[in-house]
Parts: sequence; structure tokens; C-alpha cells
Amino acid sequence: MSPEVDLFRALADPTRRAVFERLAGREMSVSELKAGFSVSQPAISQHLAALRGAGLVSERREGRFAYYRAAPEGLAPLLEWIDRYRAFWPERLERLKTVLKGMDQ
Amino acid sequence: MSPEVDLFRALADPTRRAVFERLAGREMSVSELKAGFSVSQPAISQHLAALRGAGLVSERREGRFAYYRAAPEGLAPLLEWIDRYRAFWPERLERLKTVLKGMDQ
DNA sequence: CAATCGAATAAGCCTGTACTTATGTAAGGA
DNA sequence: TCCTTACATAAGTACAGGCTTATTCGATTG
Repeated sequence: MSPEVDLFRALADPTRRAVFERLAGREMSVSELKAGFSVSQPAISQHLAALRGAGLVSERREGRFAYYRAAPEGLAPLLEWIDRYRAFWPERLERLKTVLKGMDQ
Repeated sequence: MSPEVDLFRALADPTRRAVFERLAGREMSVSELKAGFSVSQPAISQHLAALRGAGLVSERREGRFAYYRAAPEGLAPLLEWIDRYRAFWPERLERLKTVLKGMDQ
């Protein structure tokens, strides 16, 4: 299975995207992360497992704590997938060009 | 609901991604498209409806035929979403840089 | 050691969804 | 006009997946 499978699936869930976004700011323990959401701790752990499986999150163990942080480089396959359609991209989408230009800082 | 919701969900299904990829090559009628897959015609129509709802596909009617083609500009919200994590991107991902550089041709 | 705490796993529920077959709706063609 | 073709919609089924509570596991604390 291509890496995109887990990746797209992982990002499909809004809660899971929110978890990723939250972890992009800074490293956090599970309970710390949980505080921002209205779901149970197991639910958070399950989301984290899915994100980890997709390579979107990394884990650091310290005693009984588990610290997670976003691994944005896990988004690379997604960018590569998108890149396959670059050739078909309409030229006149200035807004998009801006985005892309910004990415190639 | 943000535009990302339908977009991520639409791309989460492998069959639907395959439909999109196939339509990126050239415009096709539904039956033509169906030929490439092992699912029923209604299934294809349902996938097309989902892709259309996400802005990833456009439709052209001609008699009793419906011609679809990919609308890659519908991927823009996805790129914008990804762009939010550019700041957190590790510098040393050369492979990724290459991709991004290619995008900003 | 016993109790607690942070987190993961197990098991079950319930909704969402991708599929099917059946039917509907138009637009050709005989 | 009747039949076929192209596609969409309806209805039902089966499974995936996101949630819950209950339990387990390991690390810390008393």
C-alpha cells in the first residue's frame, strides 16, 4: 500500500486534524492534549496512534508520560501526490501561485 | 463548514482518488470512466457526486452523456492547509525542497 | 507494598459510508 | 411509438471507524 493511503485517511477526520494542528504548535503530553478536546482520553490515544501510523506525529517517552509532537515532514507524500497535478494546473490561479511561492522560501 | 472538510473526505477514499487521477488525464464520460474500475455504474456516479461536491471535478452535459474532468484548482484549499505548517518544516528535507521548487516553476 | 496516575488496549456500540440491485429519467435510434 | 442507452437516484446491506466504558500496564508516590 502506498504511503498516501494512511495519510489521507488520517487527515480525513476533523478531530484528528485538530490534534495534529495542536501538536504543530508545541510538544504535548496526552493529558495536556486531551484538555483541549471534548472526547475521552482513549479517543485521543487512538487518534494519536492513527497519526503515528501515518507518520504525522512522533512520540517521546518519559516515565509514565508520553509526549507527542507533529512531524510535518510526514506531509511530504501528500505534497508529492498533489505535485502530480501541477502539470494540469490552470496558470491564472494567482492565489495559488502565491501559496506555492511562499512554500519555496 | 470549511472547504477542507469535504475535500479531505473526498480524497480519503482510494477509489475516489483513482477516479480523480483518471480524470486528470482527460475528460471522460461516466461509462468510459467505469470501464477502468471493477465497481458498478451507480458507484461511479456516487463517487463523481462526492468529487463534485468537493470541487474536484466539473461536469459537462451533452445529450444523454455526462462528461467529467478533473478540476485540480479544487486542491487549492488543501495546499493552503498544508501551507500553515510550512513554518514548522525542517530545513534539511532536500527531497521535499525539490518538490516545492518544482511547484513554483 | 499498595495506591495512584498517565497512557494504551480491549470490547462493544452506533453512525457513516461504500457498495449492491432496482428503479427512474431523459435522450437517441429503430 | 417502443426500445435501448447513459446516467442518476432510491433503498437496502455490510463493514469501517470513531466513540464510549472497562480494563490493563508501567511508572511514580506514600
